[in-house]
Amino acid sequence: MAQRPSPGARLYKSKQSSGSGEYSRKEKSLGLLCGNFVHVYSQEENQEICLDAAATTLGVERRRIYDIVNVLESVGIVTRKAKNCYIWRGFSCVTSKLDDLSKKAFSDLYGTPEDFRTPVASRKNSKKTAAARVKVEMQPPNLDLDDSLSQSQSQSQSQKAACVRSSMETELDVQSRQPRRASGGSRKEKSLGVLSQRFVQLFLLAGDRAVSLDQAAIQLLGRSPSDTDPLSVSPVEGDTTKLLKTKVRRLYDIANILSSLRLIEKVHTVNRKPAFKWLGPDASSKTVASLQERSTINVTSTRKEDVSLKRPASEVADKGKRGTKRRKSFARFVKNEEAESTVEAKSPTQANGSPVTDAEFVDTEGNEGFDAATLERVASVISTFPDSYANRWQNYVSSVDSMLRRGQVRRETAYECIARLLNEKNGAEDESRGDSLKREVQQSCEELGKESDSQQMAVAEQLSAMATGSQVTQVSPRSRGCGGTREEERQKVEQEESGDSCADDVNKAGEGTQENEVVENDDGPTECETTQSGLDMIDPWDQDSVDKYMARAREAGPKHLRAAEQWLTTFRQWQELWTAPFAAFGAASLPESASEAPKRTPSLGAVAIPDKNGS
DNA sequence: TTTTCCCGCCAAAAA
DNA sequence: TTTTTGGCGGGAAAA
Repeated sequence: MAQRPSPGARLYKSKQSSGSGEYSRKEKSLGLLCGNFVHVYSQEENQEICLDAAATTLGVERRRIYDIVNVLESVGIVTRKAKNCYIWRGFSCVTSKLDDLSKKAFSDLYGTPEDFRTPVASRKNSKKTAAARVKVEMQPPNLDLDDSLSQSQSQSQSQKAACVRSSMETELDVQSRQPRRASGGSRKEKSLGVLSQRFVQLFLLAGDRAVSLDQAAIQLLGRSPSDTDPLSVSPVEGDTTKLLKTKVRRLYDIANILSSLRLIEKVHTVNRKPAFKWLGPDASSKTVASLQERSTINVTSTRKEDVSLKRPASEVADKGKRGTKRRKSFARFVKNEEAESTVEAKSPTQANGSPVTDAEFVDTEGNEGFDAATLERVASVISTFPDSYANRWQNYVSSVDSMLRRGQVRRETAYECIARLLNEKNGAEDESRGDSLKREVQQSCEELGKESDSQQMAVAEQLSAMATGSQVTQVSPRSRGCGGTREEERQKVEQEESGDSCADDVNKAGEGTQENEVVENDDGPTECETTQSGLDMIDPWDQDSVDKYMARAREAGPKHLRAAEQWLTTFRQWQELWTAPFAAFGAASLPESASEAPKRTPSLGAVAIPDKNGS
């Protein structure tokens, strides 16, 4: 535990603050310091930065220089040369650095299929993906306090969560890779630099959407000490809260630095949660230019005007140029990436009554539709989802279906995309089946003409069934998850037993290209069996289930209620983040992790939450 | 009050 | 060992 610095000491340190002698927190912010740092060192490319000198020049403690330099390094602006010495690389390096980060963003944050292949034995000492970590913590508080129950739950959960974290192969990490203490949780892993990179990656995936610090903190939650024993206990309010709080503090630090570099920008959110939006290197380099232009800078006593977290009015004009480089959304990003290869396909065609091409296609609001390349690209991203996210393909197909019904994609394109997916999943010998199914579905769609809701659903179900390669004729409403069909009754689906999650386990087998050998080691099939434990019956994706759970928690007493509420809040935040790639479709599809998320709750009532009256 | 985040203790890592 | 690096969280300024 760090000793409390005496207030006196703090005031003393304020000696560098502006002449008035008053202490002003603002004047000492990391953002300002970063601005000054940039000003001082950006003048000359490749110049050496001596940390001691920097601290002296800027009039701050050495400790603060580390903060700055670590974040700058995470985006490639400086590189470490030696002890106490960094090299200024400049903003020209940021773009390529970001490209690197961008390419690996998804797998860095969520893990790759390979991560989940690790034999159970060796998982013991491995680290879990951020997603997995969060998932572990996403378990609702154990309301029943029953040891045997939580034990068994822990068991199954620990298997579920037994996935390996993908390490970030960035220079930062490579450079810092070293023997780890047996206790696990290398110090470097938690470094501000690594955290900063991941933070940036969140933005790269989020596209235009703002990322709230809370969300990010959840996503980036580092290993907690108890993590070694994955599921030792259900997540506990205290621990999680504390971890989050610390993480948020660090994110504030990083965000302030990135803000001053104008890589990100603070935005106002509805719920007053702090959030940031990605601006990208364009805006950033402009800022640097302006910083370089400044003829004078008060380096020993930072001034508010230098670089402020709050955006100066004069800079607002920058906004104009964002359109081109920035990613409007994940799907748009994907689309841009594919741009070169699709140019050909976008040759103009006639626009009479006959079907238009993807290029010509516009949705009802006059926006260009999704083209085949986009759908495929998103599919390829989804194929990087961990196997445990069992319903991902259903959700994908549901999303495509939803887009189709909303007129955001050409019918032919949608069918082809799904048929291809099906063929891939089922292998060559099943191609005929795939094609015939496709024809069948297509035909029925044509017949449907202007779709009635129930008919749409039938189509959606068929599509989903196709995509999962199952014979399922009925799909859980939840797994359909399309924005357009949300309103439909969440009919009770007891008759499905654990149908869809098992079906998905089957579907794992075919997906991807060379994953076949992996399927066995996954805990998939057993997932369906694990639902007898009370907590497993809670389905956080299902409002009804949550309501019931909360009701039980309320009955159980204030302490339980508080824990439950906290868990729910955290889960929601995580959920929002996790669904981002799907949101790119404009659909409300949820990448439901059927095998991890506890299943639906027909017998939630059986959960052994202690009754107030003791039974 | 809550949010933001500076400050510096002190432990890990490196030399 | 000494020095460098930097995680961490208390608590005060700012909102």
